[in-house]
Amino acid sequence: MPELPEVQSLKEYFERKFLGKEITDLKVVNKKILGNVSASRLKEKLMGAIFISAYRYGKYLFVKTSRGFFLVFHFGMTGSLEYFKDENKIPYYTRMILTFSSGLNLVFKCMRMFGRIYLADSLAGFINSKGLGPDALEINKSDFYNLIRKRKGKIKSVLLDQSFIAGVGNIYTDEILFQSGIHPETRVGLLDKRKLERIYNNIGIVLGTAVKSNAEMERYPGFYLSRNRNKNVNCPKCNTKIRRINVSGRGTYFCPRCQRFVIS
DNA sequence: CGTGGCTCCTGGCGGC
DNA sequence: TGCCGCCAGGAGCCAC
Repeated sequence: MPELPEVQSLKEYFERKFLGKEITDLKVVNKKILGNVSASRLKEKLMGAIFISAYRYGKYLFVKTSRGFFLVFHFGMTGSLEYFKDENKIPYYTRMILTFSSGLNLVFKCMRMFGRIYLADSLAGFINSKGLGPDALEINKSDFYNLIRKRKGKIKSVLLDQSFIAGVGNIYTDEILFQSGIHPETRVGLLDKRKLERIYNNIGIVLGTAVKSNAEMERYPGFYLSRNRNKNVNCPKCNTKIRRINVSGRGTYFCPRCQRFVIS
C-alpha cells in the first residue's frame, strides 16, 4: 500500500531517525528483497558510510550516503521502516537490519516480499532506468494534459501507470476519481478538458491532504472514500451503496451515483 | 510500441 | 475444526 503519501511520511521518519550516524553492521535476512545488488556487495558499500539526506520520487525513497551513491527503498505492498534497540524486540517480517554506531537498528520489513532495495549512482539514472514519469505532486497542468492526450484505455489504468505519473497507487486512484466524480472505467479519450482539469486538481488535493495527514487514513476528511475502504459502507457524499469492481486486476471501489459511467 | 492480463508473494478471512 | 480459495496490490514480464 505504500503510495506517494506513505513514502513521504517514511522519508520524514528516515530523516528524523537515521541521518548522520555511521553504519556499523548490515544483515540481509531475506535475499529476495535485494533488487540490483548482492548482500555481500551491499554490505561492502555501506559499512562505515553515513546517510546524509533523503528524497522521495513517486513511491521510491532515496537515501544519499557520505560516499555519494544512494540506497533506494521500494516498499511494494507491505514494506515499511522501523527500528529497534533491544535484540529481543526485532519486528515481524524483518528482511534487512542496518545497525548504526548509536546502537539503533533500522529495519526494512515487508510481509509480502514485494518490496525491494537497490543501490543507485544517481537519482536521474535510477528514475530513468525504471521508466518513471513525472512525480505526481510535481507535474504541471499543461504537461499533464499533453501526456494524458497520448494515452488510451481506462482512466484508472492510466493513473496507476508509473510511467505516466509516478506515485499514485490503487487506493489514491480510487480517491482521486471519487473526488472528481469520474467512473474508473471511463476511457481517457472521452474526458473533456473540464474533467481532466478536475482530475489534475484532485491529484494534488488528495495526495496533498494525505501527506499533511501523515498518511493516517483516520485523519482524512469525512467525505473521503478511502477512510472506509473494504468496510462495506455507503457513499460519504450521497449515501448510495459503494460498488466494488475489478479494473486492471485491481480491487476498485466507487459510487455508482457520484461516478456515472460515460458511454461514447 | 502501447495496452491488458498474468504472476509473484504471504497472510487474513469467509464459507462449508 | 480445518482446509480451501479468494483477496490484498506494486510492478515486471509477456502476448497481442
